[in-house]
Amino acid sequence: MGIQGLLPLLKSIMLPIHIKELEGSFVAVDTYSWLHKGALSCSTQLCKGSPTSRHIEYCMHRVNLLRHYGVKPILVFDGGLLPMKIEQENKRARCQLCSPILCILCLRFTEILVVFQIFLSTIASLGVTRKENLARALDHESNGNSTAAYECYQKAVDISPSIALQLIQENVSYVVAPYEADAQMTFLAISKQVDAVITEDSDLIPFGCHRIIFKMDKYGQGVEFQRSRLQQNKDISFAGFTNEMLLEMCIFSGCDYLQSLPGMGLKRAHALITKFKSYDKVIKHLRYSIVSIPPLYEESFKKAILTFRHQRVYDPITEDIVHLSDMPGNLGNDLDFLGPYPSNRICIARGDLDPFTQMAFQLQGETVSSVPVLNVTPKFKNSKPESGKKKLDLPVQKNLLTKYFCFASLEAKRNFRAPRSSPTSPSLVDCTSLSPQDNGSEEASSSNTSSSSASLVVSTDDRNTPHSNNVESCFPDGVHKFMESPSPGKD
DNA sequence: GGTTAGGCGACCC
DNA sequence: TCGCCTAACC
Repeated sequence: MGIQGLLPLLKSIMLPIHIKELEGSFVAVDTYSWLHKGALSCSTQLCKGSPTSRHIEYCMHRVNLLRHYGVKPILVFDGGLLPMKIEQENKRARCQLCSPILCILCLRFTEILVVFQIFLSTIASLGVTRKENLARALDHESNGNSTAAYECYQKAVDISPSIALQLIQENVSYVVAPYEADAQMTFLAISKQVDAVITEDSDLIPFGCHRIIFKMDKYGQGVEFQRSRLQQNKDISFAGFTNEMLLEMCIFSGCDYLQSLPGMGLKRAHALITKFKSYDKVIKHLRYSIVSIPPLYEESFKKAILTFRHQRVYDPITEDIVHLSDMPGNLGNDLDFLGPYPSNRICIARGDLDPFTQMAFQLQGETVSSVPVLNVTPKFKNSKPESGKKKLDLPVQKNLLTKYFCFASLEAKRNFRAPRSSPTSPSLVDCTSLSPQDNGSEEASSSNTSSSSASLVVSTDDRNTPHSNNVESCFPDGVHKFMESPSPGKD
């Protein structure tokens, strides 16, 4: 949803850019928007469950377009639902790689019932909408109205976890966020792990991302937002605006975490913040002047600020869940609205395709044909210790699937590490122990051409050869090669 | 003058 | 699903 009307207001400082200007840079990509656009080209097949890879090819075309121009993409996926957004998500379905059940598991018992009811109603409402569109599509089709049928198929298509998984199984660097991709991409940007973010979502601006490419087309042309240009904006003036003021203005105008007060849009929010400088003074002013403000509004506002600033994200370098920015010490204990810390959870770093496939399919209600036995390693530093590596059989694993929470591909981590010349991380070795037969070192496993390390092999190519000579030559082989590679469960 | 809600086309080929 | 446009409303 983002901040409605923000991008048009910033039109004067949105400058055209071609991604070749980012040569040599890492960029984080909001993968959901690509998947959604790509799925439009084959929505009929996706709805019917017919085999198709056009949506994946669409994404890979863009991945390879970036690579062609020497840009290194890191695909970022949404993870679990942020408790704060469950109600919002009730209204729209985004690609969730991790089950909303995750959230339920994270919450205290008193909250479980409520959340679960919302979750069930979400599923119910989504089911109805898709079913309706699907039914309409079939209806139109039987009447010979293929155009109308196609439109309905496009509305019925959903970016399921298994679709996202298909993309992960390509030769791409990726990070699955513990919660929101927006926060994750911002973290990668402000920690200098990427140089820019490619997205369609204006939320990246209040999140504090410094360089964002919007509306990137298939030729690599887009428009660029740079925070440093904010002072030059023409439509409304941001002279003297701090990051906090910009954020508070966006929250006042209505955002994913807090609905705006009636009649409050961007322009009014801007005027109020310009005059009063901070949200608490604005709210005080509003209380004295006009409307009655809901009793919990100020409290919710504070939470919204904290969610933008400190939402939990995954740091591929430390392999831990961290806050987007450092937390002040005086915030109390109940910070689960920032995304519960995955205590006692397991993060796996690679060899992750099998359990992830399981999870994705499980969410889709599909039957899992082969169930590999896996070693898993506790990953999060602050997690309650689990007794080292465990072998899991099916029933146990079934429960643990909800714990495969967030992870990055190994090559993404390497990329992130490279510029920092950090010392060797012992945990990096740990995370290679996931394939049962794979007890070698990281380097040994990276030369392994099994399906689970497919992404590694090609990504290594990508690093060694800067980019191929033309766009066309660099994707079809890759796509088909990996589409035809052995199934992840095989090993 | 600004916000809001609803309609419409683009996204994709 | 999104942004853009318009009309209705405050």
